[in-house]
Amino acid sequence: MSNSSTFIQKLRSSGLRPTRQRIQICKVLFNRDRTFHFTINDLAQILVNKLNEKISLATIYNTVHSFKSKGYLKEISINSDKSYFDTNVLNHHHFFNESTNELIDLKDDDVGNIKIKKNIPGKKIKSVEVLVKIANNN
Amino acid sequence: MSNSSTFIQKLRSSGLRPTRQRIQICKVLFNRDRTFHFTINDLAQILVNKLNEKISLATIYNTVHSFKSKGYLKEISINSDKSYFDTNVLNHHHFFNESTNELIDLKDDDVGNIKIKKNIPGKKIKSVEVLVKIANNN
DNA sequence: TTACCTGCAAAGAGTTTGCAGGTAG
DNA sequence: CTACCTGCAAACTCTTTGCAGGTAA
Repeated sequence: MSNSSTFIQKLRSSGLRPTRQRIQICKVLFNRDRTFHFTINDLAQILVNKLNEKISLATIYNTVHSFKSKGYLKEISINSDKSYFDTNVLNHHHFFNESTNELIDLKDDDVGNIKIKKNIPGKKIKSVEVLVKIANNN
Repeated sequence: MSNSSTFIQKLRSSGLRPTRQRIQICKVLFNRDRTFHFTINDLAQILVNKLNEKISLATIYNTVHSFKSKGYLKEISINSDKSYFDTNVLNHHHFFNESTNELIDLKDDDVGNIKIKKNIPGKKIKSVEVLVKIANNN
């Protein structure tokens, strides 16, 4: 469980001023044992409901984008009307529950090794992501 | 190379009236040897530029969604502000070129077999999709 | 004739931007 | 003090919807 001063350091070390809003967003995102998947709207809700912090959407978008470019967040490839972000920035795979629009992490052990046998001249592979879509049995 | 009457049959057989607009859209989408990846806007452009057909966006959206629900098109999971569709409806994988926003099919032989070793009670796996992000070497 | 289809314009959702006022260092 | 940050509102993009007129069967 990190406290504010940890986040202040984290922000400073990446050249971001530790404003109240950014620290609160850090608390929501990074005070966690497990990986956390969210949309901008989820995050805004949590800030209001749990921390009683009303932060403007513009600021939340700004902050999430800063955190993404600093490598603290990762954006997940799902075809959806909204963007999903992930606090787990390591390359990993997901279940996407089509019944609930919920994302679930797959551990590396859960997926056999993936070999990409084709390469494209002049291009480099940046990432390999597996998306397993699931739905209710019925 | 299919002609209009093939498409008229195809539409009729799925309960869609073979209107001028739908037939033209079929020509763009299905008169191809290779799989075709597109956004709604791409399709609208091609209709105007190549077939000189100005079809309203509402109709293009309607038609693409009908074709998708009839199983003639597949929507691809990429995080993007736009939706991408694919004329290859079989389960397969993609390269996504981040430098150009271009999608490229991977043949099944190009990707080693993927084992998902975890399953979630009460849920069924609907699809397993791999997205390989690539970018220019430099 | 009747159910279905098209196209316009308006509405909606998510996201981005411009700018005036506020704050960290 | 100065550069950076926040928040509001407006703007923008993609997509959906309502509805009047048009078309297939």
